[in-house]
Amino acid sequence: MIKPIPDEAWVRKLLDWFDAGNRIMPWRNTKDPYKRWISEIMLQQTKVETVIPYYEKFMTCFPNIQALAAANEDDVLKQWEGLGYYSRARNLLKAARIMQEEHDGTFPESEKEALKLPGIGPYTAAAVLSMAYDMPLSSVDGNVMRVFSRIYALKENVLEPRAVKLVRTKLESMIPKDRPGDFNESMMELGAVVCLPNNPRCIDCPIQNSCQAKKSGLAQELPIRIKKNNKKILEKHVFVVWNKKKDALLLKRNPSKGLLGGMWVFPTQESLESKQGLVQENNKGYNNENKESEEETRLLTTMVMTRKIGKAKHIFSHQQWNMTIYEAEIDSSDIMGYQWIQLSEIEKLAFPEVYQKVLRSISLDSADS
DNA sequence: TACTCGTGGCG
DNA sequence: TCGCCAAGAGT
Repeated sequence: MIKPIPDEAWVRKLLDWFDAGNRIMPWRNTKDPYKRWISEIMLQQTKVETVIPYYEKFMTCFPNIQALAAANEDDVLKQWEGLGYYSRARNLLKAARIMQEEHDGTFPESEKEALKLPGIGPYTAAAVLSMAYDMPLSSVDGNVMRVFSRIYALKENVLEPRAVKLVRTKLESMIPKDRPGDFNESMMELGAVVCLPNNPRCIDCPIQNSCQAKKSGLAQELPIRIKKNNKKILEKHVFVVWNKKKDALLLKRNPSKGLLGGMWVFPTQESLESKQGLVQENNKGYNNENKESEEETRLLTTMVMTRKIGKAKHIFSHQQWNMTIYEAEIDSSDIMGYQWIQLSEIEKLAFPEVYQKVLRSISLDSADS
């Protein structure tokens, strides 16, 4: 349970601190729900400094709901390239089209309706509605959970959904009705620049006198985060298949759901095998220099002139890819699901960071030779 | 509920 | 180098 509130005056002190000076962001000091919405989606699990250039570019391309709703998914994904969590971009487009068709081209003005939109959950709905429409809703993110945990010395595991609900209910009971959006932003600002995860700067904290954690020397120990980590380590074999005659690479676009959905990717061992090696002419020109593993040898039967050109590692949230990169030519014109993409067209396509690395390694090699 | 979904920075 | 973390949501 939450301990009795030591001093609810901390709410006003926090707002005063926020008013006295906060970081400049292009979406701050506006109540435009579109700008608030786009920025909140981009900020999900993403640092402010990373978001700012993406936000500026996105606003230039898609300045309002109408422009976004009319856009192609490929163009939206291209703008999102490198930001990660690509379902955010696809859901953004879906939601814009729903707003256009069912909400007169505006962001809905009720929490219930906002929560129906793809990509908008409890946090984002509360953030946009409080900042754009002054609705007294608390947007609870990682910063807020940390700040709250310390102020009240909360002993709940903040990774549990019930802890988030607990905090949200408590904060909404005391949210200043005149400035709900500023209060939400000030909590996050405090978490981002003062109440840091490691080595919190309690000396600089405007509400240190109201903080239970500081009083009991627990600031560094809170919040409590108990998580089980099941990161899987996968060995990937990535093929750079280059058709010199066409001056093209063999690539495919992922289906929209799942890992790297909608993004352009290189052939890998398992993606080829899932097609059951749909190469028309197998067992031809098989280069047996590389037969370190049986899986590799099996795949190589579909390739000719295959050679190892490097290694790379990429760490996702729950996976680690240890990649071996091969250069290959293929003795067949077509592989189901894959397309030959001319080199001049590649820069127009959206690739995830993991394959941007591969692309860069290729251009380095060709520059050397 | 538990798992999935990217990327970059930091100690 | 490695694990952790950061303005969450979908399934």
